[in-house]
Amino acid sequence: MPTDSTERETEELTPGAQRILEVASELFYRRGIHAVGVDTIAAESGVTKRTLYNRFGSKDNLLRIYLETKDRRWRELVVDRLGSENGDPRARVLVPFTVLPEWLTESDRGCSFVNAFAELPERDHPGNRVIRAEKQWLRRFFHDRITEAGAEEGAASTLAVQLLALHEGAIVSNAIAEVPGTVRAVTEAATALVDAALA
Amino acid sequence: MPTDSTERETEELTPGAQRILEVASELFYRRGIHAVGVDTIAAESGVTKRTLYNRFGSKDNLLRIYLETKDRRWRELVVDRLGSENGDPRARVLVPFTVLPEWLTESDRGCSFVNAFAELPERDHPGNRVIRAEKQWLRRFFHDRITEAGAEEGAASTLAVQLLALHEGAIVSNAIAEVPGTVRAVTEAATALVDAALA
DNA sequence: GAGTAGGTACACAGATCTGTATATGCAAGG
DNA sequence: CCTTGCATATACAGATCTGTGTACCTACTC
Repeated sequence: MPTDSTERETEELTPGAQRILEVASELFYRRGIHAVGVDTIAAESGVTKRTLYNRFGSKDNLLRIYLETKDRRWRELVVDRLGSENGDPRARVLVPFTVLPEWLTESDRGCSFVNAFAELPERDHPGNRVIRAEKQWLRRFFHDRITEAGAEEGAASTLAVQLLALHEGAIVSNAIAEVPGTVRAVTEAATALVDAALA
Repeated sequence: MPTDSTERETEELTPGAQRILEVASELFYRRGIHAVGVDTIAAESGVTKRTLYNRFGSKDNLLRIYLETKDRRWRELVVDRLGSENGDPRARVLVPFTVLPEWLTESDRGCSFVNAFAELPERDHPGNRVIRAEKQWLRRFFHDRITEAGAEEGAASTLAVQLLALHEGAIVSNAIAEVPGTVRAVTEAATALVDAALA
């Protein structure tokens, strides 16, 4: 069985399936989920619709894999950068902000997860679960790094939520408000909040 | 001609049209724009599809009016609360945050504008314009109140962008991350940033 | 050399979408 | 009284959507 409902890793996908996933990711992100049909995805992948269904089973499943893949890439980027930030504990807290400039080069349409959330109201939809898990992961990332930096529990919880909101807002308002220097300004705010909490 | 493409005010709508607008607002917000058909909107409004088209002309136009109405209500809420906040200039800056608890009682699915933005990629779509104008308005609101509080231009611009991001993030992560106390924590962060900038 | 994996080509079912056409009912205001 | 505004009922056009059925092709592997 090459394709069951719990698709494992991107590397195990056939070349055709990888192209489908790449094209679908771009289209879902740029045009929206419901606005993109499987016919379009198949055509732009240079593949027949039959192949798409043979590889992914359904549009919903393809959507879930799209979100899981994006989630994995985001976590890898953050964790990877964390590895080369062994010095200042405060800099480690701020890694999700310092990676934003490169992350946003290919994400000028806002946050993939927030956008998908707008189109996936049902909490038990697989995609909805992935989205909420992603935000929980980031909040916990902040919380753990803040704790490592020496803050006590209460302060860490509060600061984690504040940084999460600031981070979301940076991506979203960077796309919608289109104010130059948004990322820089928001990163400064995050730095100020961290410094104040760890003072 | 009762219904041209530049519908004036909500008060001028017929009772049927008002019901349609209310139902459409709820459905667009809770289920998404593309996921809701005009048949559903008409049925839930207790109205025929013909009436919907006679009153609003098209789904796109109804969508635009939905966004404009939400925008107007938000601005009115903020400006209204600003009127009863004549004392501390810093409290005036923070009005968009202090109204959040009541605004979010009926908005647990994130920000209407951010959600709609996810489904309206084209910049020249009327709805897209409304959304971007709304964010610009809020940023300018922050900027003007900060300036009134005595900050100089550079600091006001930076702080306005920071508060805008924090504000967006509060609404979005309140809906997705579902962490209790998000609004309170974020408002504290906003207060800290304002205090630091005006020190 | 037979089987299998991956893909093509193409038609089609069945649902749903936006928008329109046509004919009718009813109540208020001139 | 009778036009006009607002709504109803119902059918339909035409497009698009997800998903399937069927038959064929090709290359690699056992």
